[in-house]
Amino acid sequence: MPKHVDPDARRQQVVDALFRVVVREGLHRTSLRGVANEAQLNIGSLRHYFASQQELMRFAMQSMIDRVGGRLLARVEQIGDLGSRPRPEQLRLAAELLAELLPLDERRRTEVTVFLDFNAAARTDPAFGDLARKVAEGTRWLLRRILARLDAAGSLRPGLDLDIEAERLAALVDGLGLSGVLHPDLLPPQKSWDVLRTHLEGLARAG
Amino acid sequence: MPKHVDPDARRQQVVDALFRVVVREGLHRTSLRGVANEAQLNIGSLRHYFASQQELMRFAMQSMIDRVGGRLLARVEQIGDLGSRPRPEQLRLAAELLAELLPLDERRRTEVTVFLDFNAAARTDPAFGDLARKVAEGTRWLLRRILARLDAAGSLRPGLDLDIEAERLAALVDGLGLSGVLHPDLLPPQKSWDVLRTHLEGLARAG
DNA sequence: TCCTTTCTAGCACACCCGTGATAGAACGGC
DNA sequence: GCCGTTCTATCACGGGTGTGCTAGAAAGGA
Repeated sequence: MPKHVDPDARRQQVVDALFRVVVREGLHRTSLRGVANEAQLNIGSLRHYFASQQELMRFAMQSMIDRVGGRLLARVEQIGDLGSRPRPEQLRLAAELLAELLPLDERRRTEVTVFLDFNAAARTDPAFGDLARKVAEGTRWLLRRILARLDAAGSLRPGLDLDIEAERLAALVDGLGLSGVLHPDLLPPQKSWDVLRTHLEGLARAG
Repeated sequence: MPKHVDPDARRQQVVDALFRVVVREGLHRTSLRGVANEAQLNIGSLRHYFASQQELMRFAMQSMIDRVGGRLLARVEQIGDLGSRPRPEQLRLAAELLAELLPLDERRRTEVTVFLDFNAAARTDPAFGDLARKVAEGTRWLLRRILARLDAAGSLRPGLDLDIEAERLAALVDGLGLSGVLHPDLLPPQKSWDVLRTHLEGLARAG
């Protein structure tokens, strides 16, 4: 039983409000006042839970990382042993996992949008540098792991350089996310999905 | 003979200063005062050449588009008839053309960096919306054209969906640009180049 | 009940921003 | 010489920002 409000719930409420503002107006014009307003809180209240703007921003990005990362890990668990499945299902599962990083529905669109803005900011704002780096490393680790599993199951074309292929896959996913967010009319979700499937099938052993 | 200064040269000088500030500090904290300072101009002088901030920003982005677009077109001209060359050279030329969009050296790094920031801003700032859209369409047009030429020369694997492949190539180039700018240590120029070559060779007819 | 902690609300300050307005300098044509 | 145009320089205003600070309300344990 919380005393009055659950501080963690409040923080999440604020973070959700921040995400809405970032999606609507962009990170560069997301102010404390704007977030407080969106969360229907007074700026004074907001500042009771986040000592500074930087703390709020870092907490928000970490929160986003946890959400997406948790979903990815859950899917990895759910898949379990890849080798015991028929190859088409292996590819489908891999594609669905990677599609978690594409703006295919409203939830993922929000996540990718926020994520891109934060990453872009991280280039010049040292407050986000470490987080952005860990995300980039984590993504590559995940991709390498997926490719290694598929390869161990004998589902990949022989002769592939898995290091290069992981980077190629990372670039593809990043690029699809970028275009899907910036130009949804040029790259609708279905097409983005088709491109991903085409790419994976190109990696798979012929047959 | 200019009366005193060449207005066009002044504008270019200002735009170059703006690019340096954007690369160094990010677009979101690129102010008129900052640009004027970088260009060693008084803000009043700067405003004599650009009536408003928006005009400066749009001019700068258009200027960047012209530069990169001009280089791309020049390369297309230079290549000429693709079909008359041996297939390995076709692939090399195509790769070199696409590499114009990757941050492989200081010049291209600046261009890609600025370009990403402007594009990200275009998502929420309607002042850049039309420019970003034309760039996205232009890029896809160029990629489709390259693929079509390679295909007409009989250099591509049969059975490819060129529409999907153009989008896949666009995503790859965008993704490589993004990572190359944000995480140059994880994706150094050489690796980025290798990924691009690998991708193109994957499209090429076996042999 | 009283007291402490938690929470909400708001003011005030210094800072930076884009921009309107103005005035003086530098220059070219006559 | 003079004049008009071009260019440079500066001030002032209104608006938005993050943040330090304070005061009061709300809540729960003694």
